[in-house]
Amino acid sequence: MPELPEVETVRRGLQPAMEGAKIVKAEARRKDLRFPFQKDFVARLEGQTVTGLGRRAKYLMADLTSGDVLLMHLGMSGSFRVQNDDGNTTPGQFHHPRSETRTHDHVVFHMSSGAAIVFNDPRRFGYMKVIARNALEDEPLLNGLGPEPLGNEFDAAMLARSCANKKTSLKAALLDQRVVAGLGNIYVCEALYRAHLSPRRLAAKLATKKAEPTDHARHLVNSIHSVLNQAIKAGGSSISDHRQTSGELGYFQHSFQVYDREGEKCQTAGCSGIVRRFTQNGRSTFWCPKCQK
DNA sequence: CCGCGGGCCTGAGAGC
DNA sequence: TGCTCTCAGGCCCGCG
Repeated sequence: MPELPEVETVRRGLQPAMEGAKIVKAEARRKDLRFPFQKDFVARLEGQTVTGLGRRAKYLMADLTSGDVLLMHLGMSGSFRVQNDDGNTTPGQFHHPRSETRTHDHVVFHMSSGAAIVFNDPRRFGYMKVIARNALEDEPLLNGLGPEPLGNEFDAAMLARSCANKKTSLKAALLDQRVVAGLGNIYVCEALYRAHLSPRRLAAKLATKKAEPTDHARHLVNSIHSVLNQAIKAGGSSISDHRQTSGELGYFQHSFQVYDREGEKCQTAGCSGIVRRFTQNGRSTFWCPKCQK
C-alpha cells in the first residue's frame, strides 16, 4: 500500500503523539508480523522516550533515549491510529473498514500522554525492528537504499548516472529502491505519465554516452518531485487501507491520471489516447500508449 | 546483472 | 446468498 507520500503522511500524524512522550507500555500481540519480533522487542521500547520521528524511504524511524531506533514498515496494508486515553479516537473521525473490529491491531504503544498508538495490519507484510543507532549503517533493511526522491542529492544527473548501465525498463528502474527510494507502483506510473515517457523505455536512455542526463531525465525528475509533493499535500492516496492517523482519508487518489484508470480517456490536452494496462515485472502498469513515448 | 514466478497474508469485488 | 477467482500502495528468494 503505502508509498512515500502515505508514509510521510503517517509520520506527520504520529509525530505530535510520539515526540517527547515516553512509551510506558508496549504490546506485541502476536509473535510475528512479516518476521518474528525480536525477543527483546518490548523490553527495548518500554520506558523509552521518543526524541524524534523520521522517515527514510518507506520506513518510519523513531529515535529513543536509549540510543536505539525503532524501524517501522507498513508493508501493503499497515496503518497507525492514535487513540485518546478514553479509548476513542479523535471525535467523529476514525472509521477504518478493516479495523473497526480491531481484529488486526497487532502492536500498541501506550504513551505517557495517555494516548495509545495502534498499528493495524491485516495482511501482515509490515514489520518492526529495534536497532542501535550506531549500527544503522550495518542494517540490512536500510543498506543499499538509493537517494530520497525529495532530497537534495536526487537530481537528473544522479538518476542518469544510476541508470546509465541498466538494461531494465524505466518502470523497473524507478521501482528499484536502490535507484531511488520511496516510489511504488502508483507513483511510478503517475510520474512516467506526467513525463510523457513510456514505462517500457530503456532506463539507460536517460543518460547520454558520457552518462550525462538527457532532457528526459530532467523532465522525469521534475515529474517525480511534483507528483510526490502534491500527494503529500493531499494526505496520500487512500485506496483501501491507507488512513491518516486521525482516521481521515487521503485524497490524492482523485488526482490519479492513469493508475487504476484502464479504459478511460487520456487527460493530456490534445491527446485522444486511452489508458491501458499491462503487466511488467509482475505488477500492473497503467499508461497512455499515445502520449508516453 | 536481469526478468520471471512464487511466496508471504487477508479481504474486496466481480462473475456465476 | 455464497462460492470461486483475481487482484491489491511491498519486498524477498531462487531459478534460468
